[in-house]
Amino acid sequence: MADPTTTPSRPDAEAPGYEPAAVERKWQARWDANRTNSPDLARGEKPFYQLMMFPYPSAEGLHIGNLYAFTGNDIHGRFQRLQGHTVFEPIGYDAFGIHSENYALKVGVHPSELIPRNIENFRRQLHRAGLMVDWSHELSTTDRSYYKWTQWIFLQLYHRGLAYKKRAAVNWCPSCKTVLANEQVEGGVCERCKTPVEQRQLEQWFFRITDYAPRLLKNLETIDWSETTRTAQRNWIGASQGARVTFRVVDDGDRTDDITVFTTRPDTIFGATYLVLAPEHPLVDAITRPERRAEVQAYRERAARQDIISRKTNREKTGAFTGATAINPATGEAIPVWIADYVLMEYGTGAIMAVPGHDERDFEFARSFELPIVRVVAGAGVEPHAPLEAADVEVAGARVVNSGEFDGLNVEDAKTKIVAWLAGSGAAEPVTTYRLHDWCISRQRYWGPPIPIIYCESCGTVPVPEKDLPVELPYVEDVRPDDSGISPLARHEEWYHVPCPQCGKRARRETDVSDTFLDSAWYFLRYPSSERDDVPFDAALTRKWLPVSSYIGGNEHAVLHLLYSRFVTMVLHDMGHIDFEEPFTRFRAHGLIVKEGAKMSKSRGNVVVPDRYIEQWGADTFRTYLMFLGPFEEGGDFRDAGISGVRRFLDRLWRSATDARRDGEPEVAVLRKLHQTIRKVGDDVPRLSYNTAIAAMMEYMNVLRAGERTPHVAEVQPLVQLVAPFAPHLAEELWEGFGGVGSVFDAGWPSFDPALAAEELLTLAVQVNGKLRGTIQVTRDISQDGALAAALAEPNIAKFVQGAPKKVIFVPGRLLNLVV
RNA sequence: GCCCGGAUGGCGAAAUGGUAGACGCGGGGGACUUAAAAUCCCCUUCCCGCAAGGGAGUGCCGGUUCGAGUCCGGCUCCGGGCACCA
Repeated sequence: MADPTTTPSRPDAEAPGYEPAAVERKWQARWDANRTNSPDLARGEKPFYQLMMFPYPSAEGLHIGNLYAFTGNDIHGRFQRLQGHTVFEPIGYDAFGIHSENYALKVGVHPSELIPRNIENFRRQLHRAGLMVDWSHELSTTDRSYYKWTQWIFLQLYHRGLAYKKRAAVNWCPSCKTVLANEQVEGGVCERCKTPVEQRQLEQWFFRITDYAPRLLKNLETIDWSETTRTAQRNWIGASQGARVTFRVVDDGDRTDDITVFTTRPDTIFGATYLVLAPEHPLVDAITRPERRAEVQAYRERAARQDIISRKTNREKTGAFTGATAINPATGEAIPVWIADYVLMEYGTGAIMAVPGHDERDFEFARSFELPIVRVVAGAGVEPHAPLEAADVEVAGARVVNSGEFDGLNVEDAKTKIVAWLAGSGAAEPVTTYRLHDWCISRQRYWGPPIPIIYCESCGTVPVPEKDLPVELPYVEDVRPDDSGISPLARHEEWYHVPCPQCGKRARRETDVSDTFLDSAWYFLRYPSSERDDVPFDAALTRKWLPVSSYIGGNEHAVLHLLYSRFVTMVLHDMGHIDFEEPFTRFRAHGLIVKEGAKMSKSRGNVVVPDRYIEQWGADTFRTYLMFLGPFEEGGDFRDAGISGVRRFLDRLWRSATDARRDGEPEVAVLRKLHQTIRKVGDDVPRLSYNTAIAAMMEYMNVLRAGERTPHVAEVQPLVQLVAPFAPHLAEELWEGFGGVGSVFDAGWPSFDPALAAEELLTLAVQVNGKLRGTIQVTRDISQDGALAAALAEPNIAKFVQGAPKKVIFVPGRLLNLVV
């Protein structure tokens, strides 16, 4: 006890109890004053970049889910610091974009006024949570100094040929009045407002993320990420191995056309009895016969008018015959060419070879339009000409039939052999197709970084020169989007009229802003260099601090944010700006917090407001309780009733520390448990098994205070270090009480002695025929024979054993199993 | 339909193939107190039994093993991802 006047040694009396509010205020102020949490980024040794997904500062304030994630992140960061790393734990705000703007529109406050207010509120709440955040590197995506470089990133992609503009069918949300990326459409409705999405033809900016599909897929094998997240990305990228096959359209006089299809089943090509093009396919006009033109045109118009949801949900097969035929390169037969909306222009080549015998959709279509159905694959014991009542999609153990020289091959062999055979005449080539589409980044909205492009009548599309960045977002009074598909920025004439940077003639600015996901696709690069105004990221700092050591966030960003970040990082790598191509070495998705078994929502009225709990229980208790609810990666069930148990634990720790004696010796049995606890907590925290680490500390507490014993300082002090990542304020206060100098987080992690951690006497389970019949106390190094003798000396065990056991299984330190 | 997770006491949950239910909540009993709160101790999966002890038990059915919550095969239900993707 450093100061006996403030820490009396008697447990009862007027010992100052644990008062979290005072302790937390004191240490938060001291951390700020001493810059405890602002590491020297240039010189700090063993850098560890502990990143959490930055929040978007909603008007409702910090959500419990945010705090759950941040706390779990913070504990890992603090633990790494105790392990001797220089830990950088930054925070920022994802405050540009539709989510923020929609809320501003709803409450009728201009976003430029509302957002700073929300950020201020978030900052206050985050501060109270006791996070080890380096506030000197705080950023917001709305900062001029930030989005200048978001625009710079756009220009990098543009110069690299990875940003392009095209007129395309895009997802249009009639409520948000903007274009959405495919990733923002869920089941045909806008993920944000749940309004059914419409199809519109608009000029949009896209990023060629599809160019990176193979690498985005392949690298998934090398990064240390949650399996669920990698699976989600794998599904989203959606690689399909197959072949492109070319069918020659039967010459109708003056021209020849080739139709290239994509198929994953080239083994079934002998059963391709017709072709189908997407209604939007560019060849449709050219191949359609005059007598069919009217019908085909009508069908195409109907398809174009149809909204995306009904096209994707209405599975009834419709179509129109073009009148054209094409040659199946395998059979040499002429087969009809149809158009149908079940074939999608945006996947593969927008054309398919239909194999009704072995594809359910084709089968249905063939039935509707009375097209021939041929069996070319047969499972074991199935006749080669067995009739087909439905598509036979069986592949395992099936063989190819009615396919000329390929008859009898299994499906896999047939795929390669048939493609090789067709490749000989140039009719086929093996190819991998991806489900992933290019990333549409244009948004016809106000609250975002203007896309840095200028259109000049003489020079065409001109990128804004880097020296002119940022293209500042002007103040526009009325930011409401309208149905025109044109951004509110287009109403600000003085802003969008601009001289061409190349020829100086009258030109106009691009009035779309970029997608929020572009803001968040590179923020981790900005944090260490946030003070630099002349570069997006400092070369030396970036080399030292990136890639991110540990990234923690929600799995709702498994495909959107995480995929875009990887893409942008790869592009910057390829352009030589950075020397790594994966931004996050380790990623773990945290689970979700529910309340009393139910999802939290405003309508249910069961939303946990962090402020209230922190006031009542203290931030340390709240943090520890959140982590105690369940496995961090699985989430937990927040129940008000449970929090008292954690508070009781911290109260007991407080008393143990303030009452601890310095006289006499620590007890060996207690030290043994202590060292087991040090090992357990040290194992559990890095794997985010926080709940079991807390349980282990509680278990130790039960030993430490068993009966009414007064613990020794040597028994308590290391526990204060173990608990520090969870209850940082309390740990600092107690550490100081012990006479510790500086922050407990610079004191390191207690070492554990394996010899001491090992039990001297242990309990061996004794089974007879695998059934537990009793336990025996034995020394650690007991032999099998010794254990056997001890076991048979127990009447309750011996009564199950007549004569010598047939077999004895001895697992040292664990159990003895006698087989009789 | 395909691909990932998950299912364990009254509740939140623990368990490298080796004593199922650690830790915590709730509940019961006790100590201290005039009393209450706080604190400390004991009990708390279910069934039979005064007890010693015995039996059953980790969503369901089967298997591997001396031994299965854990591994394998086949299901059921719940959560999530993808889905007219050729």
